[in-house]
Amino acid sequence: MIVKPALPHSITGFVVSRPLRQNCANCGVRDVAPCRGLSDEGLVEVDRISYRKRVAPGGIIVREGDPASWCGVIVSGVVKLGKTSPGGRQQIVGLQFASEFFGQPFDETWRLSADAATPVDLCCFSQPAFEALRNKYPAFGGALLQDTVGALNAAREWVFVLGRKTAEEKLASFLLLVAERLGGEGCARGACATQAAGPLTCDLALSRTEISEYLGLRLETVSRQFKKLKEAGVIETSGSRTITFCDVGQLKRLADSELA
Amino acid sequence: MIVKPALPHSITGFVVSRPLRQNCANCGVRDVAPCRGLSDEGLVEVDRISYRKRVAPGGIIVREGDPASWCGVIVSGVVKLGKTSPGGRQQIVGLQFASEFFGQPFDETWRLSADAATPVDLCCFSQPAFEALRNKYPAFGGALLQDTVGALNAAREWVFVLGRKTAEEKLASFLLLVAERLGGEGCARGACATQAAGPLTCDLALSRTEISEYLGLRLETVSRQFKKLKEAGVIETSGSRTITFCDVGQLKRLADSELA
DNA sequence: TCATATTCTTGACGCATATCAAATTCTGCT
DNA sequence: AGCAGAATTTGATATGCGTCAAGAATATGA
Repeated sequence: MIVKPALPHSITGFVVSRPLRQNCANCGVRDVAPCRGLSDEGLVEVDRISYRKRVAPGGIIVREGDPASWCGVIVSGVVKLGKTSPGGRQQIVGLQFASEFFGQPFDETWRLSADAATPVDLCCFSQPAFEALRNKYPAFGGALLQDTVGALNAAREWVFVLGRKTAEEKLASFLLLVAERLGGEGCARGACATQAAGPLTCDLALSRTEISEYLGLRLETVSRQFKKLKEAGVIETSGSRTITFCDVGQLKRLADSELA
Repeated sequence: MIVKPALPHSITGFVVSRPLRQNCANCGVRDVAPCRGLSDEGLVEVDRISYRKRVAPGGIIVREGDPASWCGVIVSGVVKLGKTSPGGRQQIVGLQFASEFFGQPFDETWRLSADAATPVDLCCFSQPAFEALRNKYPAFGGALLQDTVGALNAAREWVFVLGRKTAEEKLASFLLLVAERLGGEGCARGACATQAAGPLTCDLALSRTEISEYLGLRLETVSRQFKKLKEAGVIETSGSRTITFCDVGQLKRLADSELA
């Protein structure tokens, strides 16, 4: 049985004799990341074998084709998973958020490029160390499987969005995703920011170009759809990256406009 | 350490005292399905707890929203995973082939509908039995994780196809998938039918409508693209479901027409 | 083998989104 | 604060795919 002590995310009353190190004890995603499957002993081991990576916004995390020697967990930030065709067409094939597993286990090379959309913090393992951890703590492997199945569901959801939705519905779907994943402070899995009534302001994390690459559209089209949503009073923007959701209900209806 | 005895797929010299039952010993996908992670003892257990499902072409396997009480492995056939919007728009969000895991572990209800495109054979487990199997044989869970990661990669690949490719490229991509997965008799994972030189004939498994639902197009558009490929001498058809690949190299170029 | 329903093909036309080209507004830096 | 470069918006036009409507081919069942 796995013990999950309900520690506060910020340990305020803690006597710090030397600068507080980034480790499992003060890790904000420990209870939702695959690490939730680890025992206390396992977490101690993670502290020993893991290392941190920090990538600035716009920075490259990995490039398609490079040898995949490590994997890890996203501690904070937004990661873009992309594919570029030889002719230069680009598609963001997935977005990843805090607490999600990042990597390509069972593979020698990266099949995708990954870039930081915001400042990104990663808790990293060498592939062998990671595999050893999986073998030693089956519940860790189980949690990883559960999260991978979740990612697969999300990817298939996105296949529907790209295959069947109009530009307006696509943008509405993206904005809902942003509201859900980035709307709350915690960025925790399944945050329910979109359930609340009042308006909600947050950072978009992606530029117009990046949004268009995620939605399979052109940036001009994205821009025009933003205009429509603003005119409809569903959202407001201040600058081009800060958005306020004025009417989440309407946004949900627009994401599936057939029901409206 | 897992023992993987290299038994022939068809056991010909076997003395059968009563009608040969469908079980692991004569299962064609045992060595590529997640079952490859099971010991001999585990396979005996699978024989005891698994049961077979057979679904005729066009038959419903599961419906979105139904309680997910079982999961399993596709022994043969082609399964369509679909999503339907309230307004009736349909999208096939994935195709599954022999040896692939089928199911929604960790979930109470099916998030997708699944239909048989061809006659489908499934080797099924109740969710609890399946979970017990995973817990008892960690290598089984590992193989399952590996396959799920593979499915995630395939889904992201398809996100690129839907997001950035033209109608012609989409159809070419689909036909290549068919050639790879259905071109050889064995339908085994990673079949290399498309490496061979000569022409290759096989069944499409999907109707024009289904192909259009997979590619995010309309059936008329699919039909027109078929015409183009036939006129270009890349494929031939006899009836509407039997295809001959005349020039796989050209097809590959068309699937990524930027390089041509 | 033929009759009938279904699926597929073909054609004409319209629209959503792409494309090309400025103009404008942000954003970071001095 | 003001400037320069980048990002975004806006406009005009083009086009690929969708839509609607027949008609041909194919599959199914008596």
